[in-house]
Amino acid sequence: MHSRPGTAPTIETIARHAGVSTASVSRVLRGLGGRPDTVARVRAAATELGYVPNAMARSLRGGQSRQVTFAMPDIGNPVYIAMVRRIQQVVRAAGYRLLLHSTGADPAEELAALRALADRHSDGLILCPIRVTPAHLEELARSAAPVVVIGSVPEEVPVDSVRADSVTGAELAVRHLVAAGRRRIGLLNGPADTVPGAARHRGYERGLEVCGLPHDPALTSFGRFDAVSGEAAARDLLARVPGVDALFCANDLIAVGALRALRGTGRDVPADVAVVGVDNTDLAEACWPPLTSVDLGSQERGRLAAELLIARLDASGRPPVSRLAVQPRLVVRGSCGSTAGTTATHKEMS
Amino acid sequence: MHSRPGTAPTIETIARHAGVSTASVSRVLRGLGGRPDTVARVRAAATELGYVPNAMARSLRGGQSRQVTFAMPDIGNPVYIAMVRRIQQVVRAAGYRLLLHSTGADPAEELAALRALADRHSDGLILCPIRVTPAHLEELARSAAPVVVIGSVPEEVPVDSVRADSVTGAELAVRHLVAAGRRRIGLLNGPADTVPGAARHRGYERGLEVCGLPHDPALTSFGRFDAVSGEAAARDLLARVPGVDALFCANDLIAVGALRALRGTGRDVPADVAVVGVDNTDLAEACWPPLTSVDLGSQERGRLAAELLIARLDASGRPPVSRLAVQPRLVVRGSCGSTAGTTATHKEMS
DNA sequence: TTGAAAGCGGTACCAT
DNA sequence: ATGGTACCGCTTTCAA
Repeated sequence: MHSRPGTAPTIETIARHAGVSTASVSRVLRGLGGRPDTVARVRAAATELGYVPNAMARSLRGGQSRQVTFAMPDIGNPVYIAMVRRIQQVVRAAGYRLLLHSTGADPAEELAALRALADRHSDGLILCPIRVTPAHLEELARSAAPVVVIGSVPEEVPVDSVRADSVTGAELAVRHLVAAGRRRIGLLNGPADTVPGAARHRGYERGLEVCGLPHDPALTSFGRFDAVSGEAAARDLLARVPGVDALFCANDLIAVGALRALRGTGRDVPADVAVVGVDNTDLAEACWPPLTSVDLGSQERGRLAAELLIARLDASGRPPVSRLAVQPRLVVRGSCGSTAGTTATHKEMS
Repeated sequence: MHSRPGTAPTIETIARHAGVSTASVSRVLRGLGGRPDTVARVRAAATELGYVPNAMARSLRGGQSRQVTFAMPDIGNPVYIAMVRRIQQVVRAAGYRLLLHSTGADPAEELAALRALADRHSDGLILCPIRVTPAHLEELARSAAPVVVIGSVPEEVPVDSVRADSVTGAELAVRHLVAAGRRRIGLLNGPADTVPGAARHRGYERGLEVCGLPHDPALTSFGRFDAVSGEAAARDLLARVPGVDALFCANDLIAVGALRALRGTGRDVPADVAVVGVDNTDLAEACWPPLTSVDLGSQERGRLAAELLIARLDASGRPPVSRLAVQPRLVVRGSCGSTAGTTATHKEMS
């Protein structure tokens, strides 16, 4: 079984074994100079005893934990997993460990993640909030360690951020649907009072406007950002407005739910109703028909956010605040457009 | 911006502020006695200064980090996300933080996760290995902290474990397919030299045998446990053996790939070919037709593993080694059986 | 009840 | 190049 506490070798064990001081052990083990034979003796003792430095002791002394946290709304949403992957790559390459925190889209949990920085268990935080309340801004301002926000924050708040352009992304989707001949385009959104919810709503309206289509509030519905909610919302909308010929869904999970509802009511996709999602997750290729989806650059956002955080952690001088934005692009697949019923056709437009 | 290092209040700051010793501050803050006015003064000072205990110092002193790690093969596989969710619940309730580690099904990374326990950043590990090599057993034996394995380990190794019964699960699937009238049942497996791969292969063979069907090696193919591999394998198999009337896929990702391949070759599911997956992930309900899948109790395994680990961490006496097993059950949906083309029908059998 | 002080396991400065 | 030692922030004896 595992060794009892107090059994593990420390630098002092090594020091005694090698007949040198703890200071020398520390130096040798950290690769700083030393006479060849000293180095050899220390190395030998360390290897023989299976010495591993205590991370907590090192952290306490060094003032940093070499851990960073990523707090996201929902670990069940593939889009965040895509971010995790890229963030992981970057932070590990920089010698940090990644802590994951699924907040359940609960502002209180997001605030808790921010406040938790004060206990120094994490050197920095990548926060992907779904809402940004005044309380968020206040905590961001007094945060105990560097934070990078994936999402939109007001200009006044001096915090690194990487945002997607959801508005343009939604507009892109609507224009594509209109170009494909759709006229009664429904919106299945997440909560109205979230940042992505509001932005996608705005982009939807803007898209209709640009195309000269009327904006019928009856075509818009709000729910949660998941498949169950999406299915229910789609069912409702279809019952209320049977003539809908397209559904713009605020993310891929909602879209998957919508596809289910459409099937349940005997509609063909895309012949009767076209569907477009957002996030371009793996789900878009797993469902049927393959889902046309707005790619908001989640991988890119993850990578950039991680790079910003690392830069701020490692930099000696304080780098200026960065506000990055990633451009959306539409990835066309079978769930809309005219090429119905075939395998996935990739066509990308900016 | 965030405060400069060395700025954060410590117990000593509080002590000076309240006019007491650091010992008293520690006591009061930990809820151990104190004269009422002392308590009040300390509390007031702590609140005023926004004191938060340094987690690293506490860990060093206390000999534990209050963090546990879950190392899984692939964070992109929904089945592990389901485990994460339950593990998270349990460990957080017990006051631990959860660290996630995606090993990429690389034995070297799994071993690294085991060895990393020696640096004491984590108090324990839940390991979900895809292979169990002699090196694994050796590291398990000398692990620096408690480990719970999700998977099968040899009897001799005294380590807590929770395993699924993949063999029975696979057999269940095959018998179901046979009962539905299928006779040429293909197997799309993951790597042959992995524990789940081997077990599912065995169960597949056993199922055929029990049903009195011949075992045709041409119907078996090995690949990776992901959708891309599943699609390629299915395409291959269908070309090689056009008469296949069912595909048993070693997990849901492979099954999703298979569905894609079937569509690509113009076959109808389940009319022409029935498909069964394993893991009963969210994916099974997201794809079309909804996927019949063997539920190996991933949520249950996650919960149990976390509970075993916490028990071992918190227990004063060393609890005896537990070897738990979770029973599989088949969740029938549209991708096989006779109720094709309708919405998901749940029917559970043990 | 309270304070002084000894660590926990490293790191880094300062002499030597 | 090396050893002695103060210190990171907190917990926990041990005396007073």
